[in-house]
Amino acid sequence: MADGETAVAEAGRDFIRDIVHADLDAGRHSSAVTRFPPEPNGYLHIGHAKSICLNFGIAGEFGGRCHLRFDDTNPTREEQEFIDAIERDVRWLGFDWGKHLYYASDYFERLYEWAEHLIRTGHAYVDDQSQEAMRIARGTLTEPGKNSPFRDRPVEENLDLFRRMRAGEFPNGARVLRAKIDMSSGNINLRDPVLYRILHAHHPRTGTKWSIYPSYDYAHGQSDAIEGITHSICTLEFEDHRPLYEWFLEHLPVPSKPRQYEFARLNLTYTVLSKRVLTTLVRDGHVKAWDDPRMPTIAGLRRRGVPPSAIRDFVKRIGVAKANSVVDANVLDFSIREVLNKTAQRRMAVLRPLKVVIENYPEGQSEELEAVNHPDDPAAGTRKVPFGRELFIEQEDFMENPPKKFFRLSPGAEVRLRYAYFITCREAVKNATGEVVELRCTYDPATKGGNAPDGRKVKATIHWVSAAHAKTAEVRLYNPLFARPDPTAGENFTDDINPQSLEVLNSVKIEPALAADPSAEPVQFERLGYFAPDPDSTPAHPVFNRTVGLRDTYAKVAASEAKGR
RNA sequence: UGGGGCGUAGCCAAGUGGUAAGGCAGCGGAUUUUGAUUCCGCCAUCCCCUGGUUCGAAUCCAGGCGCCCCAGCCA
Repeated sequence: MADGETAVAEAGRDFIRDIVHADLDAGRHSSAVTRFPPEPNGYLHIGHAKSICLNFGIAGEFGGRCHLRFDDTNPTREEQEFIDAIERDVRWLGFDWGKHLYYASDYFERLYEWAEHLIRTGHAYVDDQSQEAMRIARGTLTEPGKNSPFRDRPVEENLDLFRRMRAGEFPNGARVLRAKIDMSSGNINLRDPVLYRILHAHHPRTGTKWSIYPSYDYAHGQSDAIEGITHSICTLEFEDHRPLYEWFLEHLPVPSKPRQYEFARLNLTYTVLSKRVLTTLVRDGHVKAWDDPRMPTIAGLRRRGVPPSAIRDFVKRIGVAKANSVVDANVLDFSIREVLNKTAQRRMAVLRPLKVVIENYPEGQSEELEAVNHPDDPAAGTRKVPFGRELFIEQEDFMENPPKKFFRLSPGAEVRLRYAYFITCREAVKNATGEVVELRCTYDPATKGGNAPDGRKVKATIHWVSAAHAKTAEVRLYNPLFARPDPTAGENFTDDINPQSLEVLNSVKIEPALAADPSAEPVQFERLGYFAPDPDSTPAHPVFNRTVGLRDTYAKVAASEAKGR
C-alpha cells in the first residue's frame, strides 16, 4: 500500500499558497520554510491534520522544509506521552520533518537574553500587580486600560527583579515581565502583554532549570525567527496577535523576519474538535482512550482503520480559506470509501446470522467455490470459499412479508448467494415467540458459480458464510460520538453525546480466509462496509472495527417507502 | 465609531471588472454475481442587503445588516 510512503505535493490552490507563490516569484525567499507547532498537552486530531497537510504540503510543493516544533512553554500541562504520540501521528500521516525536530524550550536561554534586551531598551518591565489587579487595569473591550504603577520602574530595578525571578526567589504569580506597549490600544493583546510568568514546575525537557516560562506570544514568533521560518501559518484566533508578533520582531535583534498568516480551523458536523472536550471525554471515561475509534483524533481514526491517504484526500477536498465553516462529515466518509474501495480486498462476513438449511444439498458434503478478492483488480487474485448444507445469511436479507421494492429473500423468492448458487426460500421456521430462526431453502445445482444456464435472472445477490466452516468474531460498529450535527463544545457538551456511538456484535460469522489472514489491512465485508482488525484481536478472538459502511441506497428506498405508506 | 476578521447553492470552495469552476450531499438514468463501485445527466439568471460608478460589477465606491474572534500569569 502506498500509505507508508511520504506524502508529497498534493497541491491545491488557496490564498496561502498564492502568497507563498508570490513571495518566491518576487524573490523574497528562495523556498518556503514552515512549521507545525503543537503544544504537547493532548493528542492530535483531524483539525490538526488540516494544519499538518497545509504546512508540510507547502514546504514540499515549494522546495522548502517543514519543522516539527513543540510549543512547550507551559510545563503545568504538557507531558512526554503527548510528545511521543504527536510524533507518531505526524509520521503516520505521511510526513517527515527530517532532522528538523525542535522545541520552544530549546530557545529558552536566547528568549531570556532577548527579554533582558527589551528591558534594557525600555520596552519591558517587571510588574508586581496581582493577577486580579492586572485584569482590572487591563480595561474592557470598549474601555482603555490603565498603566501599571510599576510601569516606569528604572531599567536596573527591572533587570534585578527579572534576574531574581529567574533565580526562583519569588513564588508563583508574584510578578511577571510585561512588554511596555500601549494600555489604551483597541487591540487588547497590545495592552502590555505578559512575556514571562513565574512557574515553579517540572518541565518535561528542561526539568527544574527554569522557574520562569515565556508566554506563547513572546516565544512563538522568536522561535520562528530563530528557525528561519518564512511563513508562519496559524488559525484565525491568532489574527489579532499578529501586531504583537510583529512588534517583537521589530524590537529584537532577530535573525529573520517570518510573516504570520491565518486560516480558518476545521469544524466537522457531529464532531467536537476542542482539546478541552477531547481531554474530558478521555478523562471521564466517555470513551476508552485517546485512540478510541469514535474519537476524531488521528490515533482514533487510525485504530478505526482509516488510511492516512484518506485523511490527506479529505484535507485536499475541503480547501483552505478564512471563512469560519463546518464541513459535512460525509466528506470524510467519502474520502475514506474512495481510498478503501480501491485498496481493500473483499471478504464475506455475516453480522447478524440467520441459519439457512439447503434441503436438497447432501448432508455431510461440502465444496470450495472461487471468489475474487477485488472486483476491479485482477491482480488481487482469488480465494476459495467453502460451501455446505448449512449456511448463515444476514437477518436483514430475509423478510417474511417483504415490501414492494425488497429484492432479497422471502418465502418463494429466489436469490443468488454470491459466488455460489441460486437458492429459493421454501419455508421460514419460527420459534415459540414467532421469531424466524431458520430458513429451509433449496438450491439449483446448475447455477454453480452464480449463473443460470437457462439465462434466468435474480434481482439480488446476498452474502453468506458456511456454518460448518465459519469462525466467530467480534465486530464493533461505530456511530457518531455526538447525536447532533452541531454539538456544543461548552460545559454541558456531555448532553449531546450519542448513547448509541458504539454497538458490539459478538456472534459475527466470518469466512475462514478472514480468520486465517494475519494481515492488519482493512477489508471490505461485501455489502456491509470496510472493516479493520482492532489491536484487541487475538487468533482465538478476532475483533474488527467498522471503519465506514458502504453507501446504502436501499436504506433510502426503504425509508421513503415506509414514509409513503 | 473598542480592535480584528468573515459573508458565493443544503455543506465546503474557486473566481479579484467581461457576463458564476470543482467537490460533498441530493435527484434522475445506464451498467453491475456487492441495492457497492463505475458511467451519464440535473442541481446559483445569481454571488448578505441597498444605493452608486461603468457599455458591462460577485468583483470598484458608499451606506447598512449578519456571523465569528479578543478583556489567561492557556496556546
